[in-house]
Amino acid sequence: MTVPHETRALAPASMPAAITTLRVRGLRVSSARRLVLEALFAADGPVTAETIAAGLDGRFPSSDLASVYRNLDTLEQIGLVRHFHVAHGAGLYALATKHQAGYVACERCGAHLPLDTGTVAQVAAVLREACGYEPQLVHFPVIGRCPECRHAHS
Amino acid sequence: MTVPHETRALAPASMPAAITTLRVRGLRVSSARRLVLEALFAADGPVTAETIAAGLDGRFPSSDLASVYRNLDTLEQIGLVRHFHVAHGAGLYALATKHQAGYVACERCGAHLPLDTGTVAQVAAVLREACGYEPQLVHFPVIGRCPECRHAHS
DNA sequence: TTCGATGCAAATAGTTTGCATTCTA
DNA sequence: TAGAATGCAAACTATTTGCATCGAA
Repeated sequence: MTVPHETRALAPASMPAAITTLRVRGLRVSSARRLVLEALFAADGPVTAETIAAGLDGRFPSSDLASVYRNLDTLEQIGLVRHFHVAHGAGLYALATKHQAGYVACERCGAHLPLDTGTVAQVAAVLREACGYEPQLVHFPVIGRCPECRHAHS
Repeated sequence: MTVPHETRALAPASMPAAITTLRVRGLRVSSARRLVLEALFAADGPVTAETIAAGLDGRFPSSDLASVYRNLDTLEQIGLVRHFHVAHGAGLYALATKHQAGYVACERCGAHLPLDTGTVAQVAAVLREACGYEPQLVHFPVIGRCPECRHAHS
């Protein structure tokens, strides 16, 4: 399957808006696709593909994990979805919003926090000056310890 | 197996020094263990467990991958080794040195660069102020784009 | 002569892919 | 009705674990 390239990060305000985006891109609105979107709208934070496939813990009918992955990938390509990784765990998926400039995640408890544009810009500036690297904190969060886990051993 | 806990990041200057560290910790100096250390000393940068098991591309006799993982883990526990991850790829292992305060890694080409203490402290300060998180850049580098890959599409 | 360490095989988690079938446009 | 998308199974990568055997101290 080939998907028209992402032009910018969209912020799907509602289910109908997301559906429209699909149509505009020439993608079909299948029930599996719709289910993934609904789960993401219903979720209260980033979730794993597995959780979506399980119907968001039973709140939706469960669906095929492989299809969920395929759909998340498609939705990410057209800018409706973002995903990131916390340490060694499974990828976490969420609807793309324009507030997300990046994330920090706790390697111990998995807690993740969005970073505002200013913070991300500051980090980027430090690293650009130090080594010329351009961090991608939206996709690969800074992993560390959250305030609660900070002094925990292991 | 239980290993005495790491006290600080050591910088094994030489193979004999590393061997001594093993002995001091009450760990045995087996041939498999020695081979892992030799490969790390011979490598010109961080390498995967697979590469070590393959004898560093034939420069050493190949060995069992599971044992390599076990030994790398043991060596990391006593502070002789560090490992980190670049995006989705395999873990990269290297001898611990006191210069390593953190890493940046390129998600596209895999290039990784050590960060000096000052840079890491600056990043940590920005994040601590923004959200209270304490980044662990030694173990989980900041992922981004290196200067060469920066303007590449995909 | 112990018990730590090995080597092999099998299990695991997360994700991707092949392919025949189904369903949207 | 064409071809996009699905669902199932199988493959895949990185890593861990069980267990009988081996070998360093």
